[in-house]
Order: sequence, then C-alpha cells, then structure tokens
Amino acid sequence: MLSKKTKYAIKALVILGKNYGQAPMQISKIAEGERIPKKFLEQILLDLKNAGLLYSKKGAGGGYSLNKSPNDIYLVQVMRITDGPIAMLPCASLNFYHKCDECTDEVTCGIRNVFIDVRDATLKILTETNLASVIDREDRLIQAL
Amino acid sequence: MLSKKTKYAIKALVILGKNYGQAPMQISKIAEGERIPKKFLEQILLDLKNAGLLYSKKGAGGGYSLNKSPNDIYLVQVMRITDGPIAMLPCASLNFYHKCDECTDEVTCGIRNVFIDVRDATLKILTETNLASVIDREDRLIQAL
DNA sequence: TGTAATCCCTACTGATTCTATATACTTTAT
DNA sequence: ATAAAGTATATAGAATCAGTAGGGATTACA
Repeated sequence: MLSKKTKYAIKALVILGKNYGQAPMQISKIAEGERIPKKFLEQILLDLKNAGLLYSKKGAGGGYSLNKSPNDIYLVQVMRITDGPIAMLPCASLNFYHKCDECTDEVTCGIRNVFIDVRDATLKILTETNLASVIDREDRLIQAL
Repeated sequence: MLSKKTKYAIKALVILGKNYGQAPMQISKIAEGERIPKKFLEQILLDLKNAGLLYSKKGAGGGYSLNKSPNDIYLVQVMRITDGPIAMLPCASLNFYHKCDECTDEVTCGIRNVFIDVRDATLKILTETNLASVIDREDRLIQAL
C-alpha cells in the first residue's frame, strides 16, 4: 500500500500541475480542496521542494508551484521521495537495495526473481506516467461520463 | 513492501513444494532451513492451512505438506492470505476494496486510474506464477551459474 | 498406557512506522 | 509594522509488525 503521505503528495502535485504556469498556490488552498490535513501537507510539500520538484515563494502572496513541467514529473520520482522503494522486497529494489536478513543465497532465490519481474512491471508504468498523463486520464474519465 | 510474514510464507511453501509427494515436513525443519523464527512460522503455516493450502498431521511423525500440487498454488493466493490487498490503493483493490477517506470522486480520479493499471500489471504476474514456477526459476538460476 | 513429538490456538509485548499536531522561526508584500 | 505565507524540528497517539510465551490437543510408538 502507498502511504497517505505519498497519496497526498501525488494529489497535491496534480493540483499544482493543473495550475502550472499560473501564480503560486497556497498550501491551505490545496489542503482544503483535497481534504488533506494542512500541517501534514506542509511537511510533504517541503520534502518535494527539497527534492527539487517544487518551487516555493514565501511571504504574502507566496505559495508553491511546480519547478518543472507536468510532463517532466513522473510518479516514480514522487514515490521514491515519499515512500522510498518501489520493489516489494528489499533485495529486489534498485534504489533502496538491502539484503534480506534470513536469506542465504539471493542469487538463486526464485522468490526474488519473481519480485524483480513484478518490480519491472510496476516500474514500467510509474516511469512512463507523469503528472500530465494523470491529468489527461482525469479529463478522459470526465469525458466518458 | 511484502511483510516478513508473506515472505516467510512463500519461502515455506517453496520448501514444501520441493518436498511434494513425500512425507510431511516439520515446522522446525523448515524454520531451521530457512532461518525463520519457529513460533512465528507456526502461526503462518496455520493461516495457510486454514486457507486450504496446506495439509497437516499432528503427533509424532507429523508435519505439513501441500494440500494441492505446486502447480495449483499461486503467489497471489498466498499474498492475499497473509498480507491482504495486492493494490497500492484501497480504492484500487479488487478483493479488499474500500473508499479513500479524503477522496471526493473516485470515478474520475486519475491517480486511482493509474494504480489500477499498476495493480493489473502486478496481478498478471502473481496470478501466473505458481510454486512450481518459483522452483523452476531457482533451477534455472542454479543452472546459469 | 504413558510419554514424547508434533501441530493448534490465543494472548501478549516491544519496536517501529504512520499520521498527524504543536511550536516557533524566517521571509516577503504591502 | 503587520500579516501572510513557507521552513524546520520536536512530539505524540495510533496502528501495525514481528515475534514471544504458554499452554492445549492429537498422534505414534514403546
């Protein structure tokens, strides 16, 4: 399961993606619109900013905006910032690898082998899906109604 | 991430798969071989038994064995027994669906839409991979050395 | 028939992680 | 100045995870 942190992060980024090119948007506005606890969202957006995804402006009239185009922010980046590994096993992770405590020979581990396939399948989608794509999906879903 | 419970469950099932057709195997033997805490493994095997995957025999000379062929036990079943949902979002789960607290309209949610795709990609592998396949992967990995 | 081996079942506990909340500080526009 | 924002760190309650404990029930076998 995604943590709420990651879910909130993606939701906020989608909102900011829809707002791309316009004036910065305040945390409180996003928090209210998406029904996310404001102080929690503050931390999350700060993480995303420190990771380079967001630009922020302090003071009156300040707020957050995307630091790059919605076409250049992929879900996989967000998830790695907020949740860490994509893989379901530590020994199958590309960016957060570590050995399983109890495992004696990971090279010939069939379980790891399967979960590397699962990771690759997941990664394929998450590295292809950017914010623009998520927004586009929403547009299509609305059209379909 | 998979819970350790699920990882242990799969490991134990793979061992029992390799032992399929032979005499039942004791918890302690599996626990030692796979370096899994014995009392923890007891609980896990009990769950798998109650779910119909294992047969058990009490008393001296007793133990556990698979209740069906390694060809008929799929990873998706095991994971649903021990970890629950496969999907990364509750609102994207087939077997453990529930609504996201903060979500106002899940039908047009682009995030959900993406994670349904992720779920399907994951599910494709997990519903195709059975214990026999995991064992086969191990054989191939050993051959490749 | 007794005893050791084995699985069965429930309760409990310590550690960790998650989901926030609290408090105070810094920067900026007006 | 003052108010509106983001920045930063600490704290806390709840939930979950990972394992432990202790006994109970069943069975094989001497």
